[in-house]
Amino acid sequence: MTGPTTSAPRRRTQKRRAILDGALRVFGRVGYLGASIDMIAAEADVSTRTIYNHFENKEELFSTVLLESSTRVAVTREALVEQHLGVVTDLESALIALAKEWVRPNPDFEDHFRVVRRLRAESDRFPREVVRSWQEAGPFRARRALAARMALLADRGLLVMPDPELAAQQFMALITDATIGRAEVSTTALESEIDRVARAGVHTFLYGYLPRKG
Amino acid sequence: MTGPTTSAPRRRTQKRRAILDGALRVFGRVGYLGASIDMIAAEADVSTRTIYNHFENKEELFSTVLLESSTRVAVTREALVEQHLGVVTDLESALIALAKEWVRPNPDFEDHFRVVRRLRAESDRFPREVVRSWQEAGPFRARRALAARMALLADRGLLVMPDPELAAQQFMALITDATIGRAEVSTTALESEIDRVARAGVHTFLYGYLPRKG
DNA sequence: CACTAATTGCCATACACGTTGTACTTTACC
DNA sequence: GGTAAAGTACAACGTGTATGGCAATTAGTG
Repeated sequence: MTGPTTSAPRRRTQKRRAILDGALRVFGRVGYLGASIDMIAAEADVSTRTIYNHFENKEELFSTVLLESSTRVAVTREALVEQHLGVVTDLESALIALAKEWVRPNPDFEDHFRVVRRLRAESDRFPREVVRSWQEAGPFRARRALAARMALLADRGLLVMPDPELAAQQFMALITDATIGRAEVSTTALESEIDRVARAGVHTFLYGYLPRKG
Repeated sequence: MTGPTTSAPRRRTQKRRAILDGALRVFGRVGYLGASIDMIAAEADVSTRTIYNHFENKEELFSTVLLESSTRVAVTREALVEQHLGVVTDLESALIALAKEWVRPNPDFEDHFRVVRRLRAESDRFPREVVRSWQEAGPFRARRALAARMALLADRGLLVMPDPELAAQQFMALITDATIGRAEVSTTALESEIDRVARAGVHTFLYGYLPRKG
């Protein structure tokens, strides 16, 4: 007895997986417009006709891929936040560690973020509903987790923070935008550069640029 | 005598202007791949054939448009920096004023920034040289101007800043990314939201989130 | 007004892509 | 091993697009 799932058509779900995985890779590589169904079929090692047996059309395929992938990433980020800000002894070190893991290009999510970068840029060309559900499943969810933990740190008096959501946003901006922004291109960032920018970002987040007495 | 430029073919340069302007609008609206020569011709009120009389192909048209527009924007930003950080009495107010003008959606540059957002996302699908020359003419140039002014403020002891280039990058990240990031979409930001985020960004930039004594 | 460069309309080529229909083959399961 | 569900190969349709050629037309300039 291998459970009730085994009695369901096995082949179908396997093919579906292959399609979703292949589609994410192709969308990541060439974008929505640049991706052809033929490319995706080849990448997934599946016939084009099979894709249309599983999905209504290119757009439905895309939104399915995006939603699945976004959720995976958000879950990972939530875990990251818990891991680093759950129990804090040295706040600055904890933030730096979190920052570095946040921006370090995770090979598992490489294609996902390529897709997301394009989506952000083209958000007005996709159906509102697709964009909305991506935001909810992905970035908003991760940001909420970060904001919630920061609010707790503020309650303990470790931070002064009138608007944790905005602070979380600023933290992410200081970390990610500055990493990407330095090169302005999607190059694979060097470990040393990540370290530099993460430390500087956290430092600014905590202390700012005004001279201090003592 | 109206000068030597008048003796040159007038029509040609006028048409060229129309093409460049129309192309920027269309590229801004639908992106590089989404834009067809027919669309651009219609928008510029010009025949498609004329476009090919002025430009080798779609790509050369695009890079010309991009370079011209980027330079226009960078010049404006350099002026902004001079205007607000040239003579500073109240640093925080000056930074807030600069921040607000920096992110306030300038209708003149709306299409430009739509193009740039897409370019950032797709930078690996454009020729390296196009991306490079855009960076140099646009964002790098603006960032350098900002960094230079900040360095001068640091010399005067108003700021503590080991790496002005990085600081400038962080400033821009705190201001722009947080404005956009709040909505995660290219909606037209409300004036009140701009004010909020600009103030908060500058505050973080100057003071950070650590509690202060006194 | 006449001349000439620039513009235009229209046609043509060549390709790529989304999507569908159909007839054939594979494969999980009884 | 047979059966039904799922997958595949192949071709086709319609559309959109970049680009080029050519003859007719326009509009600045002398």
